Amino acid sequence: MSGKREQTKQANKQAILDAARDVFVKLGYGATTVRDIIRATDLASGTFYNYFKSKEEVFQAISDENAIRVRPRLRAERIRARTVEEFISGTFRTFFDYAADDRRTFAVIRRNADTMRVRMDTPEIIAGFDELRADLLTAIDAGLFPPVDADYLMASMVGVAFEIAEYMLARDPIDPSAAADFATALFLGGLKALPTATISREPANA
Amino acid sequence: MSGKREQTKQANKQAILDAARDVFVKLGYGATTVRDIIRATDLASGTFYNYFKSKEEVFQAISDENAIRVRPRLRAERIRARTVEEFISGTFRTFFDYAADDRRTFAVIRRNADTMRVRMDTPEIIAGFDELRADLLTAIDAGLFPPVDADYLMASMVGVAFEIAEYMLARDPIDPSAAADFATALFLGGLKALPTATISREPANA
DNA sequence: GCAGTTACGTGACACTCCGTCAACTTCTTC
DNA sequence: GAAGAAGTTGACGGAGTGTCACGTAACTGC
Repeated sequence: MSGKREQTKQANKQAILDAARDVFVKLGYGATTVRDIIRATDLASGTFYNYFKSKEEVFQAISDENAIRVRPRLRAERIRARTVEEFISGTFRTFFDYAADDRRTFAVIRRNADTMRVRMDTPEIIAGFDELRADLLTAIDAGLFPPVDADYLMASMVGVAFEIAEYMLARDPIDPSAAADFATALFLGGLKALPTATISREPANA
Repeated sequence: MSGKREQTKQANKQAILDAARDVFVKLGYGATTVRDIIRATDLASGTFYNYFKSKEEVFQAISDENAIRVRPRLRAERIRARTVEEFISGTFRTFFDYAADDRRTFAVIRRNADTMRVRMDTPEIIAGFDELRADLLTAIDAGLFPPVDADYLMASMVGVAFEIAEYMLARDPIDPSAAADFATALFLGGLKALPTATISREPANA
């Protein structure tokens, strides 16, 4: 079931994604055009549109690839967790390790014009947020966490993770452990002080 | 010193900014073109370029307007603070109140294509981060805060503020106080647990 | 107030990018 | 190996970009 047709299709798609990654890093997301991307392959302009609708969709595909790579790891950490400490430190440690590891792609997500930082959350990434939220609710039900506002707690963890990652990557040497320790301590200490609330089970839509 | 020349110049610039705000909200940042913006005014296309280099620069101007409006308030809160609690709760309360108040413009900053969230940090906004960092260092020197990693603490506060704001604005009713209470409790509790560190005085560049 | 000067608004222009599509090439199927 | 399906190609109409020579209206000094 993998004839030559299927093979070139895979190859072309990958070629576009690879080229796009390079070009995004080189020119920044805003400045790159669909033409820039295909010019970096040996394909014709029309071919691009057999695979993606726009440069935005390529960007999404790249981001989502990453999200799909980390999400299961994060999930596994949280499911394995038997204590609050494990839940939180496992999550942050995994995230920061990944960011340090794959910081080239992480840079693709972030980098733009010199004076502006951009962060985009693609559907897969947002799904990751919902997953964290769901796991927090489960942990609350299990009595692992106090009954705090799960949306806000999820939002806080997400915000801290992405923002600290940024500064972590700017340091030399890059130290994911230190970053994870910081974030973990913040939330472990904070959790004890957080107001408890009635819990909503509806999905969070921001 | 305010002849007719100067007046129309002010008026034109404001007309472009106002139109841009509307169009960004209506079409999303990515989809709007410079032409869309000037079409929403009664100016000619060439005139746009007498005032701004590109739609990106207009966007920056809009974001910066906001930053310039909140920054002094945040600063005042932090300088007035005599306790950690005042420092932190004052900062968050002011920020969330502003976000709730001016959520139309806040939406301009955030909204993009349906499935993607975007956050851009313009120079003025980033300057606001540096200001927070500086105030944290001052507070540490004054013995108000324990000697924690100021970059990471700043990053955490920024991340939590923006991320919670997003979810706060999605709720009905919008309750900035509750959001501020949550964030404040998180950091007050967290601060006690945070690892203490030697402090770097170099500016943070992420 | 009037000529000279400067500032700025205007829209046409040359250029680039976009997304599409008819023609062509290559693989697959029978 | 012929017929059909699948996929690639680049040229094309449409739209956006930034610029510039021109015209007009506001300032300046007399």
